Amino acid sequence: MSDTRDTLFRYLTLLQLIPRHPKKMSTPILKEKLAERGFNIDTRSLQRDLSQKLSTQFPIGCDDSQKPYQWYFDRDFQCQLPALDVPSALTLVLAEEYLKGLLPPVVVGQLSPHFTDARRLLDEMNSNGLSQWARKVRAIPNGKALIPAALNEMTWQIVSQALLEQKPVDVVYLSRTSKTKKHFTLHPQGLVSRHSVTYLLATVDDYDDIRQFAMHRIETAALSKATWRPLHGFDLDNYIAGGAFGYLQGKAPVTLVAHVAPQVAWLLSETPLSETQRLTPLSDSNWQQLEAEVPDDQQTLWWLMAMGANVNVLGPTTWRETLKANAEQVLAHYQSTLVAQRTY
Amino acid sequence: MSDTRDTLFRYLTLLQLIPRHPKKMSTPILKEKLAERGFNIDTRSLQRDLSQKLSTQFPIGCDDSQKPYQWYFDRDFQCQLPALDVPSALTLVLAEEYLKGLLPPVVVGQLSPHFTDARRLLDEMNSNGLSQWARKVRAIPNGKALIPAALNEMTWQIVSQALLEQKPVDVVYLSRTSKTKKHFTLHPQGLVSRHSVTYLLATVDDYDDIRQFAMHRIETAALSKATWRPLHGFDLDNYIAGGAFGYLQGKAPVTLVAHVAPQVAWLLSETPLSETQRLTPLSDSNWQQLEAEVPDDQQTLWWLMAMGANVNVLGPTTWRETLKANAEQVLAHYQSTLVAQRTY
DNA sequence: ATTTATGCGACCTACGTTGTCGCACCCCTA
DNA sequence: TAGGGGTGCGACAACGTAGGTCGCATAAAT
Repeated sequence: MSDTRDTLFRYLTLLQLIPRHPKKMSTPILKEKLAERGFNIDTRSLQRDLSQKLSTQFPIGCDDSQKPYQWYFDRDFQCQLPALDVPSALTLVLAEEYLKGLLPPVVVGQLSPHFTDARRLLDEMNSNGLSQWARKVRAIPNGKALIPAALNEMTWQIVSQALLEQKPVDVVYLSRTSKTKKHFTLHPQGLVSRHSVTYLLATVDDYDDIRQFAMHRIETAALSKATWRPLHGFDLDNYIAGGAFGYLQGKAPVTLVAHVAPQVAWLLSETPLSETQRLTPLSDSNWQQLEAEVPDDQQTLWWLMAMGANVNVLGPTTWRETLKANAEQVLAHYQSTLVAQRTY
Repeated sequence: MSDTRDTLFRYLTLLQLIPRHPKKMSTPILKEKLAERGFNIDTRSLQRDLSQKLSTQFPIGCDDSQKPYQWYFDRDFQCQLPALDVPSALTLVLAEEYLKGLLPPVVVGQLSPHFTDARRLLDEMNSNGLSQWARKVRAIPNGKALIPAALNEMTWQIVSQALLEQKPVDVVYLSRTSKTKKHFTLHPQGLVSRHSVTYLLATVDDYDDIRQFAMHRIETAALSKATWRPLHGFDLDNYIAGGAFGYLQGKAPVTLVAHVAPQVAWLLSETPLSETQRLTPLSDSNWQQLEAEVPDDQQTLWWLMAMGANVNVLGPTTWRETLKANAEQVLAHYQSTLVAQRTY
């Protein structure tokens, strides 16, 4: 098949087979993979391609300490086809700013070649006036940015691989409660990134119940030799909606009715709470009446709490009562600890 | 220079010059750019490269309705060197889930080839059992996800280009207050993405003061013929810290002292408020004492408000008073509108 | 010590690459 | 309507190179 198809295309395929630095691939394996894709060439040709053509034109390294030479791309090299354009590069910079506060450094680090690529492009554009662009773009995250939990690079790579390839992993897990290290064989069923903590959902050993494992508390991970035990009938969305992450969520959306202060109304007119939101001016002030179909979840409630005195929730009644009760408790706090207050 | 350097490399360079679909590039321009990079080849060779070699092997299109043919890559084509690996692909999927709630669809759309590339890779991996992975990964955003304001694709492209290349733009802007369309010539100085709204910071016409323009209210944008008027001494970070986006921020960080409920303590032990955070158990309950250096900004205050009765702020005193005052106002709301409540 | 696997220099041939030329076409202008 | 510049494209010949084959060197494994 594919005859003596274009060399260019073979080179491209070859380049795509060579992994990025921490990994590497030996010449015979490359030859094999190339053959799989229809390029049946002599070993000698492959050797020539690698050592004479590609490695002179690309940042490709070779580990020649052992005999089947191992080839790899430089860690930070990145090349796109088609090349990045300016708007995309700018988007990447914005994306990075947001993601830095949302995902563990190691995970964002997986994408760092892309980000550096974008920055390099922007740098080259404004070579006059050293990297002006860096001072021109900012992302202000929505909520308070907590510091993402640090996690191990190997852990991320192995666990993500295991999750997708449906393989069990042996882990050493630092239990939060007992502070002891435990060995488990996990059968990964899902991955949830909540706020800045990433959780692996998995069954343990021979049990059938799903448990959560914070990725950053996995000390070591390795693909297991145990056989994969599939778990039927598990649905991630149901699991989350069931409140597994502290976000108990009613099935049905509710209709939020509230009076909102002008500045909140302004915010909501820009970024609605939901598709169905309605804002109508109130006659007796410059507050507005808000009506919107919103999910019945903790997030929305927190958002309302954060707005504080700038919203006055009229319905649903349960929310109103929750907010009222909360305010009472807060007041109670601040009255009972009047003495303590003085010390600060 | 570079003699009759490798053809392969010339092909690669050529491929990088060809833009993605909405844009296109004509043969003579390609020849020129190629020459800039040291590839002095005959026009004929370039034509052959394009029409016989590249366009048969790559998803490259050609607009031959006019005579200088225009070449472009298919809109959704994406090729990475080195190729995406599994962990990176998974990271991209997570990143997309987060960004969808943070950036306007059009902006995220700029990166969609990357995301589809990642999904394609994952799809191919688990060809058995149709795209299992899609049901295995979720991102739960930090705060309440407001719906990002929609904005025009052309606007994003032109404005981002103008910002980086320091060129003015002519815009038709739909003013929020007056609901009338106005024509401005803007001199872009910065771009801020706050929550889900993206603002362009620019000086207008001949004035020297910075104003904010919500990107989604820019109806049309075009590079202007006016001459660029630089604005000296503008610092984006100072501007933001000055409270321009409702986040008034004290220069110095403050020391937050609070008692926090067990579930909050748990959250903070996973994702600290700051590098310096300290959590110490309280003797008389299972609450804990929190001490942390945090920025003196609105975000942190909102976060504290969202925690409601689960935190008891002891210091700084100003925050404590603010929270107390807020709770009192909320209560006042809910007592004064008791009648209204009944109607829901 | 022998075997096997790999890298590499050398050689040769077929084929791919590329400059040149000529022709056709389209658009613009005189 | 004629002419000229810009562009695409087929054909051809000369050159260069890609790639198979062979032989040898090296290193690890048996």
